[in-house]
Amino acid sequence: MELRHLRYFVAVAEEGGFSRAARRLHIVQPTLSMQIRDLENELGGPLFDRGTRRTRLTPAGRAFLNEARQVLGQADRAQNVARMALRGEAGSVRIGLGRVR
Amino acid sequence: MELRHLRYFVAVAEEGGFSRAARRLHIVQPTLSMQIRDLENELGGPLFDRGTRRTRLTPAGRAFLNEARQVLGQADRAQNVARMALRGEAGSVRIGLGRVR
DNA sequence: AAATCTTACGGGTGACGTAACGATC
DNA sequence: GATCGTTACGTCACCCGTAAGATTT
Repeated sequence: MELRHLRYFVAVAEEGGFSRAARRLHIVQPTLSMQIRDLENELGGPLFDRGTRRTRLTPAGRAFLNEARQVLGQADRAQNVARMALRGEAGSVRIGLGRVR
Repeated sequence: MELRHLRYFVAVAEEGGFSRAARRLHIVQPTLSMQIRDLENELGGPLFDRGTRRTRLTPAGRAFLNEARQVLGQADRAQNVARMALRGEAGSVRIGLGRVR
């Protein structure tokens, strides 16, 4: 499982279908379909009830959606923390090489 | 950024070097080196101070380590939640098809 | 028929491994 | 010179796109 799978899954859940989700993700439906399929296989069952008109989450899918969002949110936070720390670090070094403090 | 990068990063941090981390991850050093490089480039700066004898985290690396662990932990929880929900679901269906409750 | 998801098939990027190199103790 | 990380290079998996098929309204 990779973050990509979670991003795709959340998009399908939020858009209520593969077509719209694919458009939002700037990929095509078949690709999205396969990735969700891989994810479902890895987890051991379906996350969506595929309807022709509407695609709905299964109970398991609903439970997973909450967790997936937290993973993605935490991943964003991780990136921000690192970037801010690196900026601070770079600043310190730059000051250090010039004038300390 | 993908979970792979975080798994690799945490391994290097915990093992205190690329060689041991690569062995633990069952990949080779060059691959690991490149993936960490990609991660550092994406975040905007170094996460490790490469010493010949020991590889240590930079301050930014230390900050990122906490966050990365939380992401990976949350990802594990997400998988467990989905698997348990799917087991429950499959169970319900099986009961439902046989004798309800 | 129109919209949706899936299956089938090719192509290109990139993750990976092997080999060679550089650097430090 | 032994150990570590990096650079160079080739290969193969897999992510993605295009095309065709199945299903429902």
